[in-house]
Amino acid sequence: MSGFSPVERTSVATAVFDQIAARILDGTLPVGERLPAERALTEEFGVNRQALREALQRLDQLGLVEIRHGGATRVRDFRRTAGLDLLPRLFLGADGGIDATTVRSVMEMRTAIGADASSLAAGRASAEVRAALHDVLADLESLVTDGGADDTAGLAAIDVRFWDLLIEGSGNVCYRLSVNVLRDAYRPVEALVDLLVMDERRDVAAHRDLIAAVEAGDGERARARAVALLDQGRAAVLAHFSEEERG
Amino acid sequence: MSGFSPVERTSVATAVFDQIAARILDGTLPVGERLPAERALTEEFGVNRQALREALQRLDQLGLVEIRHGGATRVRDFRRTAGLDLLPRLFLGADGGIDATTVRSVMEMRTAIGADASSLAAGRASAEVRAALHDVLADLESLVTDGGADDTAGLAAIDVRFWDLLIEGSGNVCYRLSVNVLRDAYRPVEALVDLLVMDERRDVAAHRDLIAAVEAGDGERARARAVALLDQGRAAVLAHFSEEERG
DNA sequence: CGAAGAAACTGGTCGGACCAGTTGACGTGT
DNA sequence: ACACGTCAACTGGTCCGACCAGTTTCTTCG
Repeated sequence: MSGFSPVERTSVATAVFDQIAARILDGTLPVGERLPAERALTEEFGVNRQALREALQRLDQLGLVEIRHGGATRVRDFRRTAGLDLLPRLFLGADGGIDATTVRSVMEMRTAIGADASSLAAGRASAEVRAALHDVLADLESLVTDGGADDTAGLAAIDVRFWDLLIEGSGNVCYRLSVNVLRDAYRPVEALVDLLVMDERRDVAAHRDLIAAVEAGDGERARARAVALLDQGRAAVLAHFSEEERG
Repeated sequence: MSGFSPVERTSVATAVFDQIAARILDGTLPVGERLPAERALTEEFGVNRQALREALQRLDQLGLVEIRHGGATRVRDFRRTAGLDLLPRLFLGADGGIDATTVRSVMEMRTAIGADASSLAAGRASAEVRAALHDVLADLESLVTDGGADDTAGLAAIDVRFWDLLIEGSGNVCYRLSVNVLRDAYRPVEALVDLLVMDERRDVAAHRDLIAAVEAGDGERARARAVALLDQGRAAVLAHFSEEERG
């Protein structure tokens, strides 16, 4: 049988958080607006004050509201105060669909970070990282040649290993953390994107060229080849979403 | 008189949060370690469970711990699970000093994002943004020529306006959010960095060239000029911190 | 020995009381 | 009429103790 999906067990605090966050992100709660007092919100949501406060704390940490002891809790301008961790919540627009602008932004940032990380890795990657890169390349080659070129899950796993190594090799902690967020953000569209970027992921030659540039310590060449590689997926994803917009 | 500084009024929850976060970030609490039960922690910290829970919720949201209903709360591998919002907390190393690696990472990311945003802005910036860029450039010129070339605060303010416009012109929400974090992160070293990047900020010609490239819609030239501009500050900051390391 | 079940954990929710800042209205004095 | 101090009525912050809801562990029985 099957066809069922896991029941979502969200805590009360999370439920409250989600509701308020959605209202702020879609503009229903305008910037500067003061939220009702906590005691009033507890009645409105029908939850205890503890749960309500946990939700507000998280909203504050994300940069969506500003809590002031004694004063009111106000909606902040998240475009100015929120951090990249907000990204996963921006994917779903007001209509519940995927926000094409956010997708485009993510693909652009992916390219920018991947390219710069590759360039940096060319100058910094340790022998261990370089050896591991060769292993990943070998795995990719064998997967593709052994008829696994349509194995989206296998390709995705190798892709993660490949870029994790380059990011680690770059020695840049910002990139490391940003990648975590980008990956988190694209999870809701994972199945679709895995299909769209398949051509990029199974392009063995492009991966080999990139590793060669890193190996040679040629940062600029590594950057160029990373851009070439990552632009494949970007173009594919962009084409899909801009087409969807027109249709 | 003066010489005083504002008293820090931290909430109990924040104090708990800070202590645990510091322990996780400096490795005192190893990855996978299970935290004591909430009721045990309340006694250890001498605070109420509500405050304790608010702190734990925030740690969870940052990706530092994983809370599971019924199970234990465990320390996560923040390098894998935390987002860019963690960055401001990475600046202060175990010894209380500034972490040079983090500073270097931020300067690198600043260049990467600034360059790509400039390139994108060249193709997308609206007439309003371009006009505003000219205004900022005019303000920079007048400030520098009127003897304000040593006005760090004035230069910093113009710098913020300049890059905010380019980021907005790029239409990339990821960059917008990332910049918020980067700015937040560099706040503890603000005074120092403002001095180090002064040469970059008062380089009127470089700013003018960049705007011209954006105006011409030449993405690649805009990118190159942004890199040239941003690399000035990066080099200065890097020189300072690597020198400090040796000394 | 293995599996069902009970007990002892864990975090999650509740309610109500009180502490601590902020705000603004209301007098009071000039 | 105006400026100022005061106070009451907000706001969020902290505490307590109880109970609900999952997980883990150990016991017990087949």
